[in-house]
Amino acid sequence: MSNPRPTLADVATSARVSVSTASLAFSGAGPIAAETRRRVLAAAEELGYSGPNPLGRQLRSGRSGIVGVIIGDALRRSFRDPVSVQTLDGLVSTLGPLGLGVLLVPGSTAPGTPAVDPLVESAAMDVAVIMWGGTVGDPVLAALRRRGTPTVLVEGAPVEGVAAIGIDDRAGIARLGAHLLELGHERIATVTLAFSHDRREGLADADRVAGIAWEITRRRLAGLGDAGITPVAIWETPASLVEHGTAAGRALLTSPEPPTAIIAQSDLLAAGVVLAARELGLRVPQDVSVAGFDGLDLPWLAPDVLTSVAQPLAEKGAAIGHAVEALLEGSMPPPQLLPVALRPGTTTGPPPQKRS
Amino acid sequence: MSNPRPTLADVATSARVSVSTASLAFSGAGPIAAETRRRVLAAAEELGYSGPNPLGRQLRSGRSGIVGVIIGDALRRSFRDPVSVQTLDGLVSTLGPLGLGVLLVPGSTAPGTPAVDPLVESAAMDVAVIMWGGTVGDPVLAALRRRGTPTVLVEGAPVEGVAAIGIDDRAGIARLGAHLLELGHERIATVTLAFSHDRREGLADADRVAGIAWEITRRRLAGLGDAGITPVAIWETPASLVEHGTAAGRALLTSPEPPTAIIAQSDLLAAGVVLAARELGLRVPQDVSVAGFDGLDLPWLAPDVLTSVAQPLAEKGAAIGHAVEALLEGSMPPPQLLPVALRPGTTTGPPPQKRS
DNA sequence: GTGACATGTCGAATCGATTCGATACCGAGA
DNA sequence: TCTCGGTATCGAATCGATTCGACATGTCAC
Repeated sequence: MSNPRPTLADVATSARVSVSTASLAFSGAGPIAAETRRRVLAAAEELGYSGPNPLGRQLRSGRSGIVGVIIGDALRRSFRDPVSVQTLDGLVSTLGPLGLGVLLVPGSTAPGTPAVDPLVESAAMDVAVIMWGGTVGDPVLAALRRRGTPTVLVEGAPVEGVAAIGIDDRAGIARLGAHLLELGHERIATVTLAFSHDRREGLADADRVAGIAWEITRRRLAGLGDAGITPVAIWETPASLVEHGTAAGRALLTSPEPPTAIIAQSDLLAAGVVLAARELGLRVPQDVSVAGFDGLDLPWLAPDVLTSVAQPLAEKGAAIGHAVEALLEGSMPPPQLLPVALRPGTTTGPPPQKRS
Repeated sequence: MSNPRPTLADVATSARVSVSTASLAFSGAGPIAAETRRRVLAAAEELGYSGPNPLGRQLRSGRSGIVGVIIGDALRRSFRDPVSVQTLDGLVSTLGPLGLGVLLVPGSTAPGTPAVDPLVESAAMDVAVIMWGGTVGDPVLAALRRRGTPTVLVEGAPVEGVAAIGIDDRAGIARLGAHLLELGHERIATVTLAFSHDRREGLADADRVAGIAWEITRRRLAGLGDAGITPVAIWETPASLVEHGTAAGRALLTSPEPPTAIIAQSDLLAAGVVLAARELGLRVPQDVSVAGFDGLDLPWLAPDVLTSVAQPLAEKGAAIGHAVEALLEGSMPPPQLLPVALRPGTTTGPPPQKRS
């Protein structure tokens, strides 16, 4: 019954043609008589042959048709962030029509370890995409370079020989900062993304800030400086999740001299801050202004609508896809910095009047 | 400079051994002198050879080491649901140590179309996992069977020759229903997952209910019947997302004779209903009880804590992983139905007193 | 009738590894 | 000295397809 799966050779024999002719019948590359083709396909049908084995084809062409996407550590963590998901969705949508598949590759095996997931070393992939910019001296990037896998680095520090796609978050944060300054805020705190793989949580001092390993965190912090803001407090979070924003909000808003405005480096964190404010009985924005980054649609935060900086997520995914395409064709795509836009919501307003 | 990537043959030549010996040096299968091995590795190092090309290895072994995960239509949609993400996380965690990678495969190209994504037909995968149970006569399943790809069907109707993993949601919903009946509710409405690929939204009549194509939706609805509940209204949603729950809640709670309790087939839908209730000025659970399904942790719904039926997501992912493992070893894993547990929260209580 | 050319088919090489059976070598035991 | 057993190495076949060059056939123009 279920013999070993038939091969092209079996089909060729059964159709009384050579393997090469049978191959032609399927690929359509090269001249072939309609009648012959029909016979081959009929034989295939009869034998239950369902098209050329991708493995054989891949070996010959040297291409696997697979794009490896390196997602930080736990999938669970990164995919709780709609930003990852929507970007990945844009990427998959672009890659699909090209016949390329997306292979999920965990980055490091254990968080904080320099050990790299074995898939990074051994999986068959034509191109790799590092989704979260990586840190300085990223071991994953090193492994990929050693293997000679063309790589797209998303939101990362520029590296020679690696394609770069990112958004202009630094300018976006600066614009957001300017907005708050215009409103009259003077005491502005910020809630950041993770500094490094150690993923600490809490207030960060100058030393700690100097040692930021994650490029994206560093850049967004720099944006504040560009706006001329020196945060009264910098709160570091382990990841871009609502609960970490809430923790940050609780701490910052109950401090002796609370800020009048809080800029979070992501919308989920900002949402968490808003929830903390509600919990503390503070009105947003009358008592405290909160702003985020990403421009997500968060219906469950109603009636509040976050002031945020919108980034084009689907376009980012598509841009990554095009960079992949270029790398596959052997050319190095130019670095790309997608524009962002300030999107005022209901969570920012003038600071409360000073009691005097 | 960057010559074509060196092959095992190049390394062998450079180390003055045969290809077979060189292969032994890398794979470790078979006897090899320590000194020879060292020489081969040194030669590899020198030539910049970074381990055997996976493509060649795969062809020989007939295995790609790839598990294709078929995610409904838009990635964007399925991954906004933490249920998908956490299950996938459990799966990846189980598969990783086995050296298996997860390839994301979109199901159908266009929603509602019988057309199947080309990757389903042509990608190299050793096993396929259909994450969302599929519908009756699923074209994806048909394509996989034609290819002879061993398949795991998650939350689906049993199919001969296909491994099945699921949770006991029918009993879970029944248990939830019993809980509400005990509290004294008589007018219970339900908000369901999608009926079929057409993804309609709104009240469903009997005809519509009879034509449910999605097994998971049908089963959860059947659970209500098991508890002896005939819903006063059945609201069909396009997907398990908060906004669809809100829409359902608005409609059901503003109807002439509103239900005193609403059972949603997922936590996100239930959360949406709670938000709708808040919006309408109704107190939960004093004015209306709301229950969900999944047992998610939804911090942003605070201060409410959903009454729900908890399903073991990570375990489900792991169970899928083990089923995959069994299929790879050539055996058919037994169907598995994971247990669920009622988890009372603050959103269910006795119905409001009838005004009379 | 013959050379030029297009069309259709085939044989063989190739992609890069793994693996089986054969061979060469060495020391130990009879 | 001869054989036996084990270790280390090698040659060649194999996995399943693609592709290039060769070859046979048929058509057309001169």
